[in-house]
Amino acid sequence: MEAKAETRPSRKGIILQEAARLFREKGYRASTLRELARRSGVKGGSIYYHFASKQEILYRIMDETMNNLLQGLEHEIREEQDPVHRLNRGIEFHIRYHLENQDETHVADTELINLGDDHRRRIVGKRAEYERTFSGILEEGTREGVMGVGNTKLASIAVLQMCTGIPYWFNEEGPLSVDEVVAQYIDFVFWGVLGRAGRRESI
Amino acid sequence: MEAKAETRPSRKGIILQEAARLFREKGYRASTLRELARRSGVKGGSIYYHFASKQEILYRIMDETMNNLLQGLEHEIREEQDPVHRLNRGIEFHIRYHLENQDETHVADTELINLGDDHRRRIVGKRAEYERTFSGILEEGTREGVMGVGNTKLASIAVLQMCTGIPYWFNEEGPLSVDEVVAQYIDFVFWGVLGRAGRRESI
DNA sequence: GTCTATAACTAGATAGAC
DNA sequence: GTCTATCTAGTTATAGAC
Repeated sequence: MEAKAETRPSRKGIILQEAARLFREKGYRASTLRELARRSGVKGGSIYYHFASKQEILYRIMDETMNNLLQGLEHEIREEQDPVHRLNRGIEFHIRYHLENQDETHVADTELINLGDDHRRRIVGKRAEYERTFSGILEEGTREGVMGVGNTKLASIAVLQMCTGIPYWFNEEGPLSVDEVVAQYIDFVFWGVLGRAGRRESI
Repeated sequence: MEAKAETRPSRKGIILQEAARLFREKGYRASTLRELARRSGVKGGSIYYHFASKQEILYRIMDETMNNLLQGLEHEIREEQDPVHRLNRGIEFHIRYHLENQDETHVADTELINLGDDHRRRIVGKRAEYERTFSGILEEGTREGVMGVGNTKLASIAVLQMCTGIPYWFNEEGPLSVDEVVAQYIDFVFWGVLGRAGRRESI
């Protein structure tokens, strides 16, 4: 029912998009509905025709983001069998989605604290599910002997945490392209700081 | 002049400590000075005898944290020459400091957005300095050939980001000790998910 | 140094016209 | 579906007594 992230012609969609941008710029609590209304091209009261509360707007942004991540990841790794390739594609998807939807993912990653208990539990559940997909890959790879991870749960959290942080410093006009960032991070995740020296295999 | 983090007998110190805890729990914007006063054992107005504004309290927490990190890191790696050992000790210090000062570091890591321009610039400057120490180590190690990092600036950011995130999921009552977390993360940073299989050297 | 009282303001949310 | 107008509550910060 909801349109894709790219083209949201409806007023409701515009408000969500502007809300993500505003919340990212100032933080949820510091953002006012008056400012959101102004940016969305309506007056303050009109927001409440589309949403029951400010809180609901935040939840919609975060929930849609998590759904996109879960479905996108699943779709991306579905056909791959080899754990190394699955991890490779999973990380690439994660980074690209975060760089292509910076406002929404930033909000989803930082505003958990401002959700009510019920909403927060639902988002946390989806995050846990997303993370389990990655730890499952690391587990499988380690069991098969193509990876060597001591604690797969820890490592999967570490991988996601570092990739999630990319939009914080990435600059479109900077020297690095998205492709290069993806390549560097994947390289680092697989090989660590010691690098390829002395390894017998390559990916 | 300021006492150590552990024992802060002065009222001012108590307020700072409670503020870090409160800001971490609810976020800076959602925290009220009335609540902070209550937790600190004083009435609302009394806060202003010690601090000029709510903003100043936030800045003090973040600035003190950055100073501790900078000095602590410097002290920790001063005597080490080998880049591998320097990185090892640097990461261990970073993780331990974050786990031993969770309230303050969490605030320092998440509330940048709520600082005024001037204050924010100063904190960002110190963060950059801290990060440069790590990228410098990676650069040196790569130049010497004991490490193999493609982009040292990227890798240092990645390392810090994943370690900084540890307090988000770490649980004192959980199955993992601080020592184990440190060991796992250092292992992952050095060797990546592919692990030790096929490597000729060890650290 | 800490208190009480309050000023000055701002935000989320609602009601009802159009 | 959007507007104007407003209610209500809560916030930072200040003033002055003790």
